[in-house]
Amino acid sequence: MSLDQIEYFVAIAEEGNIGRAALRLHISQPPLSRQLRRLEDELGAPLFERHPRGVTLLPAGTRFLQHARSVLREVDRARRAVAERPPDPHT
Amino acid sequence: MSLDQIEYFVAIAEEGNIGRAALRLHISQPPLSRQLRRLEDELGAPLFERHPRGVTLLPAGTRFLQHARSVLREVDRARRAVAERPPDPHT
DNA sequence: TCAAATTACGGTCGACGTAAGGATC
DNA sequence: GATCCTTACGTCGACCGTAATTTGA
Repeated sequence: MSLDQIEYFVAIAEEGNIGRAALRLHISQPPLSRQLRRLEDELGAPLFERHPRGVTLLPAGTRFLQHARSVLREVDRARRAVAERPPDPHT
Repeated sequence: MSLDQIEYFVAIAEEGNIGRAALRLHISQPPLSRQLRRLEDELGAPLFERHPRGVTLLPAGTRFLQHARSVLREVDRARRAVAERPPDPHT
């Protein structure tokens, strides 16, 4: 699993459509479709149901989504924690 | 930033020594040292102070560490959330 | 001088993009 | 037949490991 895969997954979940998610992520559909497949393979279960006009979350995907968002939020906080100046006890 | 880099960083912080962390991670020192450097470059600040016998966390590193651990914990929960069977309202 | 970290270098594995191929309505 | 997802294929960049170099007590 990679942070990219997690970000890709969230985008697909939010767009409900791999093609639109690819546009938003500035990559093309095939790599995005492949990364989703690899994520599902690694997790051992499908996360979306494929339909003719898009994809919809399966229960496992819905459960995964919550934690996926937490991961991305924590990464963002980690970045900002480094930039942030440590509190000065004298002020 | 990648999950590998985060895992590498935590290992180095816990071992206080890049060589030992490399043993624990089953990789060699050079790639580990390089990944740490890249992480620091991307974050725009050093996370460790280099000493002749190892490394010690700088304040920014200490702040980063907490969020790094949260990220890894959340990834683990994400994995398990997929494996977990959803609650059945009938039981 | 010794232990640890870093840089150099070559090889391999992974990810992307374009193009072609299904599948479903 | 139109739209979306997927497979095929070739290229390029990223990461690793071995070996050599540097740094600091």
